[in-house]
Amino acid sequence: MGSETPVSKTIPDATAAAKRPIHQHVYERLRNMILFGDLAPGQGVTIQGLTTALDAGMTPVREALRRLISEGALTHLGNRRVTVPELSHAGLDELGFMRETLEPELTRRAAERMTEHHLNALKDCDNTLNQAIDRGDIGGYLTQNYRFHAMIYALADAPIMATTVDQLWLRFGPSLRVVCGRYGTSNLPDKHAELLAAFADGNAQLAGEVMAGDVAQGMSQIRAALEGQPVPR
Amino acid sequence: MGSETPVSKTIPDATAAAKRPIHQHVYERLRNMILFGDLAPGQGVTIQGLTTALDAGMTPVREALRRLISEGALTHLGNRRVTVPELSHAGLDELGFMRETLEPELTRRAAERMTEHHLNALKDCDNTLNQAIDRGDIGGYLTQNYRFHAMIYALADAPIMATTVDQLWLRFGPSLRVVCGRYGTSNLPDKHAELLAAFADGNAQLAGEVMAGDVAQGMSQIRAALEGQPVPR
DNA sequence: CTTCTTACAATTTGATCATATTCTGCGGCG
DNA sequence: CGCCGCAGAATATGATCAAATTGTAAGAAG
Repeated sequence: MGSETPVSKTIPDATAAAKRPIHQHVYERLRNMILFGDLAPGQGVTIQGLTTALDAGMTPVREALRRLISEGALTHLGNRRVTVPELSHAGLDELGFMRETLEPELTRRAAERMTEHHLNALKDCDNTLNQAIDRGDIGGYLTQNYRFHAMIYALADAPIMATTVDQLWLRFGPSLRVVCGRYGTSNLPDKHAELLAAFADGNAQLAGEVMAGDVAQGMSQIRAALEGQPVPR
Repeated sequence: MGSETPVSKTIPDATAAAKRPIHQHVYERLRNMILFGDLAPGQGVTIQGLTTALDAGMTPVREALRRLISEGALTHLGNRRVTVPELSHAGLDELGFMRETLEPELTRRAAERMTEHHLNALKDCDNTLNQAIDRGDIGGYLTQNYRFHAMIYALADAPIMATTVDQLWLRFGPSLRVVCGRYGTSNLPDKHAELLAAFADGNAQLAGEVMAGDVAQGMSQIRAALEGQPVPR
């Protein structure tokens, strides 16, 4: 009786969600920081800095960093410096070509698997996104915009392509923040409405073409912002 | 002034190549084992097994594994087991689409940067490859075939695309070995000769189309082998 | 006399290892 | 048939060693 002591062998964590290993938690946290512009291009990161900042051990941080580096989200430039890479003009061209071929294909596949339920979730996401734009909330815009695309690609049931595209987003994510910082959220057109219409019609081919347009539009926005301000060395 | 004494200060590398960190050495070693079929699809790997097999510490092995997993060369299936993934039919379709769009683009870019010197190196590689085929040397075939493509993609000066395609090769590499194991090296046609001719002509567009054909041919070989023997569970 | 260059030292950072802790899977016992 | 305990493997920690960057001081040149 007296054993009010929970002991129970595994009280995992009052805060729940502590079921994931630490290295993955660190990875996801860093990933979001890069993807949503909390880390600026050119900014350096150190292992020991992160161990203290995130209050984690050294090994999980090392593994997360190694993973991010292999995904291109960070670069191991030269000797001892790991930084968020600055996107070059050539790199932007590569990303443009890859996105404009891969993402339409994912969109077509998603269109063929689209259900009413998923479509409603997408509409909700787009509404939240537009509210963020109206509010001038850059962080909210970046988050919801990514979520909108991620939801579509998750539907495509094409894990290899989806993973690859995700890694592409990691490469231009930081620059997206720069774009918003320069132009604000007021001039950020997208083709999400057309896309939702195509999904509602079940027109996979059209959805793919619209997505191609959306991607092209986004990349040229980045290109314009990067040329206007040719990366402060 | 005349001090030809280099002051030593930085003896770059007496022993050569002994300068790389262990985790990268382990990574490259494992990568080759996967890419060239020393590890079969479905085969499981354990951390402790590798620490003894490669005589390395635990930390470097962990990092190499994590990196390979993030590149799709290994899968973290379920709880605590890491295996070489078996290629599904759907996965093969994805890989086919991606390779048939990405590799021709890389080939076109490479064609525009091709020099006499590089072309000769490619011809040498193809000769070595054909000798391996005649000899029935599966390992030699796999190695040289990869090297042939890798040389082209290195020329393309498109690091993001090249990295992505490299990761694709990691995913179907193990299956290539299976194909060869079933059919031998005698029936392994490729379009390398046509490709070299297009390079020699400086015809980038044609080179891209030939590469698309080469890729399609290779993927359908894998598909045939996989269907004939639907992956022994 | 001031300033630039160079060399040395100290601190910071990264890599590796040995070890402790926890979680999963399995086999025996009630 | 189900529960408990044991073994094995993976995760995570901290310490230790090596290397590099940075700061400082001294010397030479203008």
